[in-house]
Amino acid sequence: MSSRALSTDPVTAARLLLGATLTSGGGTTGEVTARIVEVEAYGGPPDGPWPDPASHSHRGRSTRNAVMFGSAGRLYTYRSHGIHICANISCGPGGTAAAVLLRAAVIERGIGVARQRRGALVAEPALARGPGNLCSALAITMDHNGVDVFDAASPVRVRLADSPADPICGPRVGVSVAADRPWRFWLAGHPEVSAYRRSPRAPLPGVSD
DNA sequence: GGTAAGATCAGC
DNA sequence: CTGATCTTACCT
Repeated sequence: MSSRALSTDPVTAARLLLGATLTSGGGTTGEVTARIVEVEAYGGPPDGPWPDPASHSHRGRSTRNAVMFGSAGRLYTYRSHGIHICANISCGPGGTAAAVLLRAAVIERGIGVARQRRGALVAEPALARGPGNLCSALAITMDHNGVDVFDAASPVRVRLADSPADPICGPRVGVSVAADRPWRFWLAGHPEVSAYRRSPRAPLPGVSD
């Protein structure tokens, strides 16, 4: 029951998910396993324990973000800019909104399958760099929204690392509010980690949320 | 029922 | 720096 470990605040959950392995597919579909090396924490509504104006759940529960309000250890997928799919792992106790966005991973098994999905020209460290690319390489789709990643029968599965990671933290990428909050975490020395680019819509640095 | 905006990526 | 392209949320 590793999901119990994620039944905590999103920052703690983010550190637990760093270094964890993510596996998708198996059987007839190509299986790909990747080690998570970059994540971002997202909180919830203003009246909850982790207010976060940058979170999809900040304005309360909706059809799209319902998984964030559910129990920990479920996959929350959403479509970004009409084209890309991004994947989060829900955390916090049931009824409380929080999740961890998966931003980058090192492909450890199934590189051939991943490259087939991403294109032959893509460099190896870039196969699962960026949340949209990560989902593309692992063939994570909107059909996977809500699946239990700690269920061995799920199409997408997570196995937490034995020892907790010692991550570096910094501001989240691409968010237009609370842009200075250091809720992005990554493991040092990985070329898979995406470069930081502040959202063009974010206010100048130093403006608090 | 219409529309604006978005936790992105690839290609000029 | 821009275009692609679609879902959601929040109006009227």
